[in-house]
Amino acid sequence: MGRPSKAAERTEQILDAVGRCIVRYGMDGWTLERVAKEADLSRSLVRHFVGNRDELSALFRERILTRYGDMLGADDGGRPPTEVVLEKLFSPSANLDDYAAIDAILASARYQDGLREEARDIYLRLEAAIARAMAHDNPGWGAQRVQGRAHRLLLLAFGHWSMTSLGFPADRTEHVLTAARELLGLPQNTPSHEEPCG
Amino acid sequence: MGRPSKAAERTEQILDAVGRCIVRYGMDGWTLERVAKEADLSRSLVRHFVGNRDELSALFRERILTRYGDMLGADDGGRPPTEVVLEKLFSPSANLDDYAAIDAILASARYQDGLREEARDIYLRLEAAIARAMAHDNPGWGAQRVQGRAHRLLLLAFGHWSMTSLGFPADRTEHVLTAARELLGLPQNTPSHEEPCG
DNA sequence: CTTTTTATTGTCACTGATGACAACATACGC
DNA sequence: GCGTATGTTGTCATCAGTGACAATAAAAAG
Repeated sequence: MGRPSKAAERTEQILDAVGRCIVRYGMDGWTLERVAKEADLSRSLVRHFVGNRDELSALFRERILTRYGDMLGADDGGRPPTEVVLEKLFSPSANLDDYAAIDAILASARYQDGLREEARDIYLRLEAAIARAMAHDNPGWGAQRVQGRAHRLLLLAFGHWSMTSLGFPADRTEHVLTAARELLGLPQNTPSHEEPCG
Repeated sequence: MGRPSKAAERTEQILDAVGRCIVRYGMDGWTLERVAKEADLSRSLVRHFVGNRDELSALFRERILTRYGDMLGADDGGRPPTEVVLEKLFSPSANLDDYAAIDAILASARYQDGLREEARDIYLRLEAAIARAMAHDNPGWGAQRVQGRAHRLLLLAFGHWSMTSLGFPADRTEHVLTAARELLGLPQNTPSHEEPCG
């Protein structure tokens, strides 16, 4: 009985708008009013469906975590996991907005005590997924070595996206990709005059 | 004649407070009121000496740029420039707050159009300084190779500081340092069971 | 002591964002 | 048509941050 609920649909609509606003205004700059405008709803409606700002923020982080926390570990047919990782971390076709949002969360975690554990969790899950893929495709590598490489790959990827979003020329991308393939133990595509591990 | 000016002293006092506030509250979270409290002045005084928020922000960025823009290229006795770079980029004794502030500026530049060019400038100056040091200590390396390595070293350093400030355990630091030494063409200190370039 | 320059304090209106809540509208089962 | 649960709109007080400016206090020169 009663009117049918639009909660699920509206919540999705709102959370998508939050993502876009975070990318556009940063983790501190997004507001309920901007989200409402972006979602084409009134602020009252936003509040009605997702509660106050803190609750909405938590909801968004939770969603992006479940959506992308295990992303890197997802099975992709019979392809080598490391190739999948490389593509998902560096391919421009990847969901840019989600990466930017994760980046914003990590950045703001630096000065928001409550977020720090959450950010650490995100990071560790990503690193673990990468490490799994590496260990699978390079059975000879020890755990120590795999973790170190996974860590460095993640630093490389995050730094790369940060710089890319700042509008740097793309000519540095190739060096980064070469290094990434090397870290993952993948063969280089184009024989470069630069030695692989440099 | 007239009362002696405290402008220089007060401006320093205020800019220091801005730095601490940026580290504590982020590039969006610092306010004139917080700066005033941190500097132990009234907000009116802050406004009196440094103008409005935008002007203060620009002043701070300008100062940190001139203070640290050429930092990596500074001469340090007869030591190899690459060693100096390594130390300044990764040594915990380096001015942490200034790195955190630069990091905050770069992070907020992502969604603030006006800041993007400035951030790019900061980045390019740092990269150029690193590249100079590398080329000096490794005369055989070509320009292409040096730039790629400088870029990767900077990504590594920024990512490393980001993660460190999130409170990660220090056990990943060693892998990062090993990679940094390798990128710079420096010999490894401790013979590790991990091959240098992995 | 007076003038002049600057420091310092205090107050005002304005804006953007928020939380709370009342009021109205709509769709479904019966 | 009626009851009911939900969607939807609108309004209110409040709060933090800001910019502008008036008013007062202090220190130097003459």
